[in-house]
Amino acid sequence: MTAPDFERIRPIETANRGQSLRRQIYQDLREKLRHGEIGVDEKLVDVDIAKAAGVSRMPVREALLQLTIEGHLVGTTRGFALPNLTDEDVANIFEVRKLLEPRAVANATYDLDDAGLQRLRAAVELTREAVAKGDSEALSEANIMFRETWIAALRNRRLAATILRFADQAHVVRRDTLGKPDTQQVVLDGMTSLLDAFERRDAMAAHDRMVAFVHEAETSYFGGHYAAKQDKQPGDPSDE
Amino acid sequence: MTAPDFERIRPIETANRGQSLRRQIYQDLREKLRHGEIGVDEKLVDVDIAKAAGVSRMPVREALLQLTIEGHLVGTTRGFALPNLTDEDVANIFEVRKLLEPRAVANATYDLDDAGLQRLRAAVELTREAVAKGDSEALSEANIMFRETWIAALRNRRLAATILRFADQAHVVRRDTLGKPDTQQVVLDGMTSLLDAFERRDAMAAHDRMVAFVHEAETSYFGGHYAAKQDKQPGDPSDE
DNA sequence: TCCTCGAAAACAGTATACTATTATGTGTCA
DNA sequence: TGACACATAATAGTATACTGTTTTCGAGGA
Repeated sequence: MTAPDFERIRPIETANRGQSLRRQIYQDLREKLRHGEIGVDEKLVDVDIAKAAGVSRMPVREALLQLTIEGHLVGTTRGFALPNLTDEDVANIFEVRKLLEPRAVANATYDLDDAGLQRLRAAVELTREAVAKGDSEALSEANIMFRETWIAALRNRRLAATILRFADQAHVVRRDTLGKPDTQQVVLDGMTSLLDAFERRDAMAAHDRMVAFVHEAETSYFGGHYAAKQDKQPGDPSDE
Repeated sequence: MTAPDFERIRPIETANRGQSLRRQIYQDLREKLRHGEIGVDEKLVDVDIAKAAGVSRMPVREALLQLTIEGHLVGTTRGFALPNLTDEDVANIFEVRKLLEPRAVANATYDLDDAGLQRLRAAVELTREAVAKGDSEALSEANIMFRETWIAALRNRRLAATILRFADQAHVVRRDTLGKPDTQQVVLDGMTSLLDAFERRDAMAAHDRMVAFVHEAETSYFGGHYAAKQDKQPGDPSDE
């Protein structure tokens, strides 16, 4: 186990905007998870995070529990950590994404406003630059920016929250696939064609291109990937 | 506000099977919610439930938070309560259900074993009797039994958990629709045709019949239902 | 009667302290 | 050297106590 990097947990400023400590800790950790700042061999312990943030255990514990309920962490007897997803887990996540994201992106072509469209263009531009440089870090960031933008536009907030949950759970997929140059080009092409559909507000085109996009991500992941199966994780607590 | 009926919160037996108190409280409340035993005007307060169960506030509080994160409750400044779903909320829930359930039930035709099939038959039989007597209470129970059975069979546990979450959130739908005799017959017909698809292990038939089934539930709800829109609820905490 | 203000109650949120469990290391014996 | 028992530490889980905020309710005045 790598020692957690407490430097990265920022202390809670006293002049918080009325938000609960739990929520602040939650959002901080959620952001770190989304950007891959938590290593797979890192363990998250409430007392350590609490000390770094200058608060007590309880709000931290509740934030960690929330992340566990949402599937972003698993709780063990010795701290919380990233789930060790088996191939079956990843396949299950992809199955749900394939059901939700095509329809959602089609809806988003109606729901997105001009500012959002502008952000999508910027994200694609950043992606183009990242691919040109082979910078998988920047590619990942641009990828997240693109996804967050169209999902944020969705009027159906339940659908949006569910998609974000599942898409972020597949962090191993991003880590394992965004490094390869050929995959990078596929990602760029996919985002470009999605942007085109958004520009034309063509819902069905967006739908079909998202079907292809998610499918390519899945085959890319399972393509050169025949690692030994890990042991099954303890189940999601919400799954009684 | 109706005074909560503490009689219904059963004390935690000392010889529990190693499960955490949080989980026991959670499952108890989850079951009550699923079977409609919590009234819309009832407020759930941690100290009260804790006193009834003979435990401290914390495990109860964490169970209530989990139910809130999952969308089954909303937290207010004065206790937790059922969410007051607007028509838009219900429409959003139906949109997600329409995306997930047809595919899921198709998968279930493969995943279900003989014992499960037997339970489906029993549920349909109970439904038939309930409709004959016009007993909407028994109809609701049979309905839940049917749904729980095929969902429990799903190999994709993430998909199963997500469907259960959304289906159970629509408790207002059940309450508002299962009373009408014509709706009761529609429910019975839908379950019968789904059972038929399961008997023949016909995945596509199950898919198409679930499409029709969910669609009928939606139109039935919005049919005679033009109540005034309620105020918007505070958002789901998981929705940053 | 109705409105305003203030006090008190009810509740969520947070802090601290205690307990139970489990992994880990350490020593002893075969 | 290896296996097994035992002690120790690390950490989740639970209990209790404190704090801050919002609602409720009642008193006093217009």
